[in-house]
Amino acid sequence: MAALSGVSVKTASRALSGEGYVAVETKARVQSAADELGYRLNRTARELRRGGNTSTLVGLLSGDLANPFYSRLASGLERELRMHGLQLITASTDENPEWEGRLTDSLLERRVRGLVVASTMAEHGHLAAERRHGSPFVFVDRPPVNLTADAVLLDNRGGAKRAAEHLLERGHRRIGIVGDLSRLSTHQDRVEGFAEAMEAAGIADWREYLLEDAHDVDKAERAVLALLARDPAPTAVFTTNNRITTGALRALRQGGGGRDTALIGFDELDLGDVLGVTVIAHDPEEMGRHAARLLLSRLDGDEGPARRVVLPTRLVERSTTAPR
Amino acid sequence: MAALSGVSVKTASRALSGEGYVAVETKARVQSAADELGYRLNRTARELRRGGNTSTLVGLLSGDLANPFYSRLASGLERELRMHGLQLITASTDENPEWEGRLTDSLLERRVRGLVVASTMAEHGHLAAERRHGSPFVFVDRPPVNLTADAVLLDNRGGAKRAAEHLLERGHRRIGIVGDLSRLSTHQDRVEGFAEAMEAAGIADWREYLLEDAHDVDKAERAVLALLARDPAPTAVFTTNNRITTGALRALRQGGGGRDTALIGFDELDLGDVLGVTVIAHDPEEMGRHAARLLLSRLDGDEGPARRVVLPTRLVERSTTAPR
DNA sequence: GTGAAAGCGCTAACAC
DNA sequence: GTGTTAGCGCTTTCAC
Repeated sequence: MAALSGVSVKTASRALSGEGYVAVETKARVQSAADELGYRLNRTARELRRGGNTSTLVGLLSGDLANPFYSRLASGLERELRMHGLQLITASTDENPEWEGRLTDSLLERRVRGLVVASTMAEHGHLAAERRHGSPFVFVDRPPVNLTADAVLLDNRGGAKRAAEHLLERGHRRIGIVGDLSRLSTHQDRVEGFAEAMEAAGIADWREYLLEDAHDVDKAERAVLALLARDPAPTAVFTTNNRITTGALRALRQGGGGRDTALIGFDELDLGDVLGVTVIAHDPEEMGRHAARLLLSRLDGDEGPARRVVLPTRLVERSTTAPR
Repeated sequence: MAALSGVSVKTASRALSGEGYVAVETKARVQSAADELGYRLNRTARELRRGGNTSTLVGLLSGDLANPFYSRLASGLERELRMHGLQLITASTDENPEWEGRLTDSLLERRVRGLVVASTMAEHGHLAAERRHGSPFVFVDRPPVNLTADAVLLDNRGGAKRAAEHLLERGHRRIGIVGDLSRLSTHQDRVEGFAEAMEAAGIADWREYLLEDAHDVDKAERAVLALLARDPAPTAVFTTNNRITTGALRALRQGGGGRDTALIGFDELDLGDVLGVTVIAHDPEEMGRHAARLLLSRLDGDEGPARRVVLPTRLVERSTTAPR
């Protein structure tokens, strides 16, 4: 104990934690003793003693950090939290509901101050008890089901509808749509928005060209190739997220009839401007910042009803949908 | 306390922590009482009592998660750690040494089990005392200075040399090089490797076309435009990381004389294959996995001398350096 | 300005 | 199988 080098127990605490009420000289003595011993305050013990809500940890549960959507979300979230003295602890679920459950438990056991979750679960009723006693939740990207909680979502339906309309305006009628895991609400919303525009245009059989569950780049590439091999082939493709768009670009690059196929993707791409890919863009960092702000206001004592923020998307027109 | 609902104190602990030696019936009773009360074990308290090294947290300090290099590193690291029951806590330094110091302290106060750091500091001697008593460090991407510690690095020099050689083989003599913050060792190594190849080819004045400190995409774009405006302009450009390459692609796309300029970049790009950008590629996830393994072996009691893993890079030839 | 004692929630050690 | 006691490292009282 650093106390040995100085002359006390509690005084050391006062000196090192900057509580004040310590003689300047004493403080200096304790400080140097601590440095020498390589001693460091134990924040864990402090938080335990202080009781209640003193942890400075906020958990993030998301699919996979290697996906730029999640990593940009995490980046925006972390920056905003850090400005308020909070730290981010991340856990990847790989879109596996079972893991998500386990990781949620683990974070709650750690008494995180709050939880931000891009959930892959079908249902969140089991968290109701938790929410009453425990830390606030903020859902991002996908809304809570059977649970009232704050959420920051995208205008998936509107964005997808706009994508379809854009293609329809360009004269396309046979439009392929390649989607992610069909159980995800984001996927369903995007398909719905697409359907709305297609049906409004009198195209009832759009499902002919619907391919789902293309969860990674490889699957997406194969799905798009399969679509292009149809007879008649679609003249345009809508891909419902960044990875699927990547797969589609790989497929289209392979030539064949693909070169002429129009493409529009949901989510901005890192090099979307250079590649000239038309996209439905939005701002993942902004989503993270919003989530942080909602959480912070709850930590600040806001007991109001659950809030739902819906972030807009915008069409960024580039060459993959330019008139041929 | 859940003990009230059941009939004990320690027994509850035994039941909930799965220690065993509890009657099946008792266990069930405690369990359901806990569920009702929304009670949850406090892992923080447990770790405190257990003392020593029982935390399951591993810290990662890196530049910015929004950069795919770091997020892929984090992803690889997290996956490997998770398989061994460890969780990742991330902190972004934004390449600010002062923040890195503060964040390091904060993680150590939290008694993380180990620390993985892509350091932006010039010097790490101050961590020597820490290392003796505390948790192991693993340096990634950039080596420790004045400190002996495990490290996972890239073959920066070799990769950059290969890049220059590739351009020289294609007949280029005036080759621009645009680099990141000049104080970073990765930058310096890459410039050195480049210089080696250039000087071996008898090009002594390569520094004429060296531009440094292009730390973000915008700065890189402007740097490349400035380079192209020179007279005589370089016929090829080597960009020393992913963001700079992105900036360069934006600059080259703007036409002018740029269209003909050859380009090779360090780091793979998300859509590098689709865009046809020649790169010096490597595997950030693999770097994360290696770091995790080094850390795990230290936690496992390995007291051997510090190890240094150098990961290879490879040239991926695509159209931006194809003969015109 | 400083110290002594008690206790945060848990578990190791030793009872019973 | 279960309960008791003590103590992890800190901070909160309340003294001095």
